[in-house]
Amino acid sequence: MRPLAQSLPLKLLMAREAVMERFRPHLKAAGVTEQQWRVLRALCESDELEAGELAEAICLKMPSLSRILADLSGQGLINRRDGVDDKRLRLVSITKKGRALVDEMARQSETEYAKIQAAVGPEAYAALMADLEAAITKLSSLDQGARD
Amino acid sequence: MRPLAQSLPLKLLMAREAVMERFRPHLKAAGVTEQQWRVLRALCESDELEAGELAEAICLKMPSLSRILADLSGQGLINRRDGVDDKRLRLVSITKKGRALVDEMARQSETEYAKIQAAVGPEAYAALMADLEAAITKLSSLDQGARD
DNA sequence: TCCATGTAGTTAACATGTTAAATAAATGCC
DNA sequence: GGCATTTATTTAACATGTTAACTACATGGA
Repeated sequence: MRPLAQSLPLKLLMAREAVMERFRPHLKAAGVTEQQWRVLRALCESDELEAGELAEAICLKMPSLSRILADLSGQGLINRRDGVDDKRLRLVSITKKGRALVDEMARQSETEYAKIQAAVGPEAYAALMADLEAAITKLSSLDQGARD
Repeated sequence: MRPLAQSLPLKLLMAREAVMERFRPHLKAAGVTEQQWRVLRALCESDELEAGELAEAICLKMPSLSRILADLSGQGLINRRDGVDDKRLRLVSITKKGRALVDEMARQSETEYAKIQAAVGPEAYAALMADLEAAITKLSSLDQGARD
């Protein structure tokens, strides 16, 4: 059996943990969970998203997202409405309040990113991001090909 | 705010998801969860581990590990005993049955790894592993420095 | 048009993870 | 040696994620 030290999933997990450890205090202070934060950030980038698109973009399963959206909506951070063309769709957008929260967090977030990039080394950081992106793309095409 | 596409935690999550997607069917077929699998693999590499060491090695919180160990022990896949020098410790080891399960899975696992490495490209794969390792090391030293 | 099938999202039941309190044993200072 | 403090693990209460069933709507034939 391949040694644990050569396990790609574990390394990815450990790397993520090492990074998140630095962001969690800020998230906690702002009163948002990791997943809520991903939702809000994704919504900042587009006027409106279908729930399914959103789930895909931020690696959340629909049932999880469903609950999170209900919660964020209750907090007045997002808006939901039914699709007009296709009434099955749920269209989600961020509110002014939500955007304000993201803006406020953005500074702290960037400060942490700066520390992380400095620690990892700017070139190594860029290389890592590029390698991850490439790996994700190639692995997902592998899955595509697997379909009959 | 930094675009979502440049979020390191999300990329790590997506990469892990892309990889795990390929292993999950095998794990499911063998009747072990991701976490149980990490425990068994880690235990394969040493005669005996303290519960705390084990938790650290495989990125699990102690309460989660505690429950998982109770379960695996119930299935006869691992053994637990109290420390002799220090009776607070729980020493965990894999049983023959546990090792047999890992051995059986190992083949399928290596087959998947081969596919993954081929898809990502052998050099890119090696580079990614090395980059991750380096990042983890540097980030954890950052945390060390943060202590007062 | 009607119905079979597929799709988007939600709900419900369950499994898992997490935080905090509890237990038990070791350490170290007086 | 006795008692406060720390350390290793467990338990309990709670939050979150997951799987599967369900609702509502859309699509495409007969």
